[in-house]
Amino acid sequence: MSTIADVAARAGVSKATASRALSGRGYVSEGTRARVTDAAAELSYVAHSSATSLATGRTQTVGVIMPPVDRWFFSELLAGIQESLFALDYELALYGIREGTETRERLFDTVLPRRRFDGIIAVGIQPSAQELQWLRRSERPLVSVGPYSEGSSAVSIDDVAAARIATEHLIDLGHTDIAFIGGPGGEGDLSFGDARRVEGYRGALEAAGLEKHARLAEAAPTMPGGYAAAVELLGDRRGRPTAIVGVCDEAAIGATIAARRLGIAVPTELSIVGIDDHQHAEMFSLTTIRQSPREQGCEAVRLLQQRIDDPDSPVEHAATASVLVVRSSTAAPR
Amino acid sequence: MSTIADVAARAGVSKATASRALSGRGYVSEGTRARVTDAAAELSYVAHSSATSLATGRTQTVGVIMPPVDRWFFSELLAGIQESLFALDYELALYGIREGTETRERLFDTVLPRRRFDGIIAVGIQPSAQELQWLRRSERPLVSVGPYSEGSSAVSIDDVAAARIATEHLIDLGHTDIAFIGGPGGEGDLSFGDARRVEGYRGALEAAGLEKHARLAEAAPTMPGGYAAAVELLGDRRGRPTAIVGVCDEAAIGATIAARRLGIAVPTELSIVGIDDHQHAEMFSLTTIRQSPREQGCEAVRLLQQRIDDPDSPVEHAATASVLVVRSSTAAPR
DNA sequence: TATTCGACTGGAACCGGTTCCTTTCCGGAC
DNA sequence: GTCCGGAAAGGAACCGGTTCCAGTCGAATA
Repeated sequence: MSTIADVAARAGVSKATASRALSGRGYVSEGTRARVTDAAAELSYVAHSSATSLATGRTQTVGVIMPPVDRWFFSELLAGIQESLFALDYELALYGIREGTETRERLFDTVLPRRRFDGIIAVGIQPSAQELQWLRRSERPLVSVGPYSEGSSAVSIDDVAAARIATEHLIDLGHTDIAFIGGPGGEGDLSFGDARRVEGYRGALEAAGLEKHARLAEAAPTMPGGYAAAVELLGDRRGRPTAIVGVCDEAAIGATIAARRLGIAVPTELSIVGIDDHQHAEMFSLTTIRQSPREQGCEAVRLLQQRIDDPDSPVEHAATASVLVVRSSTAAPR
Repeated sequence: MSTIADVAARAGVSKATASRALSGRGYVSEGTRARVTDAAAELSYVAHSSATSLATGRTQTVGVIMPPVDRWFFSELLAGIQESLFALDYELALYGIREGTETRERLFDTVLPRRRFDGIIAVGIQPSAQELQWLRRSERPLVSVGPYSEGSSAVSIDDVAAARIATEHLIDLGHTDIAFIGGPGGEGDLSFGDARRVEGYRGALEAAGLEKHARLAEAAPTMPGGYAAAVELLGDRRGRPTAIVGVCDEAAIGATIAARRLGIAVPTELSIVGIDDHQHAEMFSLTTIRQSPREQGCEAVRLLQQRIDDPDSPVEHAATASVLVVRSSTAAPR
């Protein structure tokens, strides 16, 4: 593989001039520039990234710390981040975060300080004080997706509002006995937004004077989780709610499947609302609150790039809007 | 942030000695080593990765080229790759591959030659001749997951065998009218294994003298895809098959849901087999062929590391075994 | 005509590590 | 007492870029 010295030699100029010609910075005559770019093309020269990083202090890489991508939200988010970074010609270094503090500690203690990236996007992580300090020590901007942390930009949906809108939709239809599937007890750290969704659900009930009817069925935010919780919830024929709010579409879909198995007609006997607008929501005709994790990923990249280019730019919190998408899993109670 | 020169100064030795002491290569007295490591700890020194890469020619990074992770197989595979790389202290640079040749071309032409990584794992990609040449020019070992390509290691499941075993299971139960959901027409390039699964299905039928009964319902390898194909397939009450092989569990689950909606009892009226052992398979009591993408990811990393450490080590093709997992979606026909 | 200024270019330092080569020192073999 | 060899450590080159600084040259200005 050829170096910039080879290019310079072939073009009959110095390394310095070749570098200027290729980067476009500084004075280079038109003729020289052409000779250099020609030489580079002939040698199919590509700059060595480590050398460039060492010289400039910029790596053109963004580190992304993320839970396992086996949930729709995270895989979509990653897709958005990936697309935006590729468009900006940044590389993406992916770091998994799992339970098990020793790996998490090694990540923050050893891996992240290597200055491999110009900025970090942290997804669904509430860093501890210690971890936050490590992140700061690396002196790289941080954008978090999900939980806010002071001094860094963040993007998230308004979880409270999303759950409130979902619940209000059911109240507007005339429901009074509305259960919520997927409260706490789910996944600990990762379900950062789930608690706020419960809050939104409770808020809507209170506003309608229905707070006494609040019913929480704990469940993991997954299809099997929602299924199991719904089986439990709907098993008792008499105490059955007339409507369900799922903490996310996966849980709501699980509940839909459970209802079908139990012979409960949706929406005539039971209304179900989800939150997400998952790719499978349409197949189940699920009424839901749309959020676009893909766009959130793009937004996170935008905020990060802004802070990379100008570290003094103000910290921003972008909260994306929630839209109700009505399909046919909800109706007035009988 | 401190450099190795700072560490050396604090320990009262030269840069060279400090480097040797920290890396463990070359002669360093026990006392000196201790002084250096102490100094490094006090300054919380971490080597600058670009500098190390430039000096050694190794980046401690592996590039992973992968389709969108919104399918279970890919997200599990990525998790396996991630885990293994983290354990080996390698970084993971993720590159998405999407339809649209211009991004794909930029990836192969510009991004990959920057020598950012010591090796590449390519998932579900059949590189063109041109692309293969670019990859070779980078002189980095390549391991592919899925399709084989000459001169590089590969891991995959034996797709033909998996589909054959699934089909034979149904034949053994006494089924003769067995349809296959999810043939071609799915996703083009990405469904590299799907064609071989169709092959395995046909092979099993032929071996049993049932080749005339072969029936292919084209479908995307997704839950909605399987659902739609099954609705079509099962709509005609008389011509209905007694058993279905799904190209993957997602498709099989879609078919299961379709059957339930149509009031067709599984397994008494219809048997369904999938391939994957998806995380949701248990919830649907789906009989399936287990493959572990996570393990395939680990295996890919193992093969790659071997070739990074010794470029002359032989090329290997690892095909993982397929195991039939019988749940209760299959039974003898009535 | 002397001076100034801006365009253009090259030499050399620098980024932060690793490693080759050399020197010093010391103990054991002759 | 000399020679040899291995351990220990430092100086300097090197990886492949970028950028500062100094110098040349031609045109414009005083």
